[in-house]
Amino acid sequence: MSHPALAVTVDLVVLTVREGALCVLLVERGEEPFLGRWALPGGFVRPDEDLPGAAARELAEETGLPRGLVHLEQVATYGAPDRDPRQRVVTVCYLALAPDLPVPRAGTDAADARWAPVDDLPDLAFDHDVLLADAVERARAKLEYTPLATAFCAEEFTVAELRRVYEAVWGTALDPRNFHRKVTGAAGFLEPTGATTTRDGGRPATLFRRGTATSLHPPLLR
Amino acid sequence: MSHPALAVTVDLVVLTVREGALCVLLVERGEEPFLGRWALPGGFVRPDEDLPGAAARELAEETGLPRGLVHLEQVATYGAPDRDPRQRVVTVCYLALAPDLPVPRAGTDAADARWAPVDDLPDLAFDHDVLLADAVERARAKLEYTPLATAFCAEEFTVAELRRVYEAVWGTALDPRNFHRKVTGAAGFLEPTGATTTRDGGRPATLFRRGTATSLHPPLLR
DNA sequence: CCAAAAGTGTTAGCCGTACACCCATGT
DNA sequence: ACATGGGTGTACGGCTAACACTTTTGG
Repeated sequence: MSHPALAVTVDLVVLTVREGALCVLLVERGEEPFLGRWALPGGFVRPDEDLPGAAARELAEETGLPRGLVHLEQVATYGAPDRDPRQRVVTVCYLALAPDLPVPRAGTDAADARWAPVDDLPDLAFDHDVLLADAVERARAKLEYTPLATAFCAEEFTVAELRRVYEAVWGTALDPRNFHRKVTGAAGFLEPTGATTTRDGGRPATLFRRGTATSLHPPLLR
Repeated sequence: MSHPALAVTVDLVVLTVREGALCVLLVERGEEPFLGRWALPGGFVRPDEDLPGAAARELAEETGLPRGLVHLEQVATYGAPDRDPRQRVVTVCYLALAPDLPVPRAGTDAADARWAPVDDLPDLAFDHDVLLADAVERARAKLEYTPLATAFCAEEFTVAELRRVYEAVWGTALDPRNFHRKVTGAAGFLEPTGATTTRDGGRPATLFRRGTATSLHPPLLR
């Protein structure tokens, strides 16, 4: 049985919320093609690893983060014959959601790395603008009916911090009072730690951990 | 730059509604491994075609259907190192929704082909049970908030025929009167042709074509 | 005391569900 | 006439958006 062999890569859309804005991790390419252009981090899938494993490895290499702390999910696969000028490359794109991280260091084959607000992006290499748009839309949709927003927060967080995540990702203002009622009322979304904090000013806010629910009933609507 | 080369295939989950049941197109394998077992149709991506093109080609080969009539969308990609015992294969899975079709002919490398109800499946080759489950869940979810159910219908259809699609895919009974109000009230979902039919018996039913909307407001809920 | 943010109560309107009812056809 | 399914009207209950109001801190 004969067949064509193709290069398979994993690219990452790593999102975080910084200073009220949804940001994506970009690396500056250190080699041709697109030398000097910003791109999504990624790399080839190795013969002995599966796809989620390759994504987790790339993520660890780029962010230095332990694997367990970041939500990672497959978004889509892109394989147009001309999307890489050198050779046929099929890319599986993964979405990662991370809490606010220090500015990343440059990886091995990247000249530089930075967080870029998704509303103010440079020109990206390859078809990475499409990968990014698809992944961001996935993230926006998932906040509605899953507890995924907690992946942007530290381990313990307040309802207001969670609300600012939603506002940053969706780009809309939410009523703090109704938001509070909704998220605390959704079974399994949030679990109070018992502690409080005044780091947001005003009356002390209860601290929460993410709960065990995997979907939200009822969903939050944009 | 060196990299490992992998085989990339496209597999298809072709769904239709037959006699009130959601059915999937299966082919009987004509070669090892899994000789004689039922599997999803699929094949290798050729060097000159993109992923949707490969999926459309496979679909045409298996069903003989013109490409325009069938909804086709990517679901997910599977690449565990041991999912094919012969070699490393990465498979991009596509979901196709088709109106009721004649029983398919066997393809070139398939011994046989048939429609199998998704609730009464044989053991499948490879990890195709997972691919199928993921694709069916995608289809079920998409009926809620997109007009995709029309892809299971002929070009002209009645509200009752559309309702039977929803009931078959979701496996639930729906109130015919509220369903009628909802779908006819959703802007852009349905477009009356002006004609009527009595093929369902009783009072003549208005015939509709699919409208131009790509999402449903408000969504239909399971 | 005042500002600020957390959290609760209340109300009006919307929407979904259930179901009574009428309509237009074939037999 | 009657059975069959198409299609409309309506009332009740739950949910949501809007916002007044109380609580608890820091300065």
